[in-house]
Amino acid sequence: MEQRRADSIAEELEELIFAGTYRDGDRLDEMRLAEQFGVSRTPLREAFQRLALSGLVELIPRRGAFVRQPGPVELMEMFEVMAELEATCGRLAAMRISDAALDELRSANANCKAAVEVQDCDAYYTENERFHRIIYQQSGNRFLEQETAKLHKRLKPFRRQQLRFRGRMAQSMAEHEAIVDALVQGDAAGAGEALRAHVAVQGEKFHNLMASLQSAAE
Amino acid sequence: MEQRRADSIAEELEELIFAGTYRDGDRLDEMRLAEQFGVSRTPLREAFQRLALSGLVELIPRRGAFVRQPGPVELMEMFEVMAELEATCGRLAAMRISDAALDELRSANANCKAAVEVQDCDAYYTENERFHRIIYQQSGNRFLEQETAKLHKRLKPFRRQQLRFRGRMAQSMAEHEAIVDALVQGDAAGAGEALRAHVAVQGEKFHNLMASLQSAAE
DNA sequence: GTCAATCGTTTTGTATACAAGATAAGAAAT
DNA sequence: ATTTCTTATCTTGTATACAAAACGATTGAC
Repeated sequence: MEQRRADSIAEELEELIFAGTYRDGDRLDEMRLAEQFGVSRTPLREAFQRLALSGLVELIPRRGAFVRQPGPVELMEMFEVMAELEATCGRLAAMRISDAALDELRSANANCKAAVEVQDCDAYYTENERFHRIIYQQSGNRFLEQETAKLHKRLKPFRRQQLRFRGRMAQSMAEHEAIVDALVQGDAAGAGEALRAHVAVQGEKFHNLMASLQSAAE
Repeated sequence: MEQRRADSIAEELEELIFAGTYRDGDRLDEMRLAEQFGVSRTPLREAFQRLALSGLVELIPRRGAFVRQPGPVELMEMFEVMAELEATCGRLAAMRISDAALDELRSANANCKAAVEVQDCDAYYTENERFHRIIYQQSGNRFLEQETAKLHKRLKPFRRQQLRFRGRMAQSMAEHEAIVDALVQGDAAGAGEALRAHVAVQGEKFHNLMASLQSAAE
């Protein structure tokens, strides 16, 4: 983007927000954070703008920057859109994917399988990420690739929790196989549907999690 | 967003970029524009950040802000994504749309029809905008609505040219009728397909335009 | 004559200072 | 006692000043 300072600050703040350090509605104090990062207010304000761009904070005129954590409803909505974008990537990729990329997918999938066997969530997550990114790229639509990757990144912290559900990794794995099969056969509709379902189930799982948290709170 | 100054400047610059005042790659001179708008560099820089967020300018560190006009390829890509998003809105809206919203759609469509008869592109455009926005809203997914509206806005200047093609308004009109029919019947797949085609044809028309411009240049 | 290096100018990035609006607290009036 | 108005403080928005980096031009060397 622009300068080094504001950029790294934006990233650090992003991490903090993702990590849940700030709650929804928390105000980000310019002066306090400026002191904390050892910079003036100027680069901090630029960082705020970036975060506002990705929807992580809301900038209210004359009031300040407020952390904007998506609620359950918004998260479900985001997963719904994510499912569509991924489905589109899959449909296009089925027609355009290269043999080299197919090999890459198989490799990522093999690594996933290994991670499932030793129940290594982190390793699974990394390879899963690679798997999906390849499909975005192979859609042959750079704009779609970027938009999908953007939303993927934003949903990252919520997707990560999914894998800790019992049996989710194995299920996810099976879905990956189905996706690759459809892509190999150039089955556009099938690949799209497989990806849509693969992502949509995450939204549903999340919904379940929310529901269980809510009932536990009662 | 944040303050009034930077916001209005961002909008004005956006208009200027949309209007084609700046070519792709043009550098936006901070000091010159600051003087022109009668403000200091600070709010201008904030405006640049906003424009970078929507992809209209690229901020290169230590170099400045450069106008980023999408080329033919990127435009086609954007229309392709737009078609998918609209199709998704339509599919969801088919299940969730209210009777009041259906009436609104019919009203917008009637106004469109009137505009076609007097060949009033601007009036058609305004009502067309309303038509689509209603569908976004009726998807019942606020996040989807916002993202779709964002891309819609970004494609606005390019879509507008479409209507001047001979017969495009009438064709567009017929497509609108088909969309409303599908929504009335609650035909999710039909509504999705109708919208996808309705938007995709714009991308193709644009492609034709580009091709004709290119061959004219030879 | 051409290429490279250095110096100067221009422009971006950051800090600080100032102004204006917002919030909150206290005082006065009902 | 409660409510409202006023005032004081705090925070944001904007301007200016300063530092550092990039670009260009000129000069020197090969």
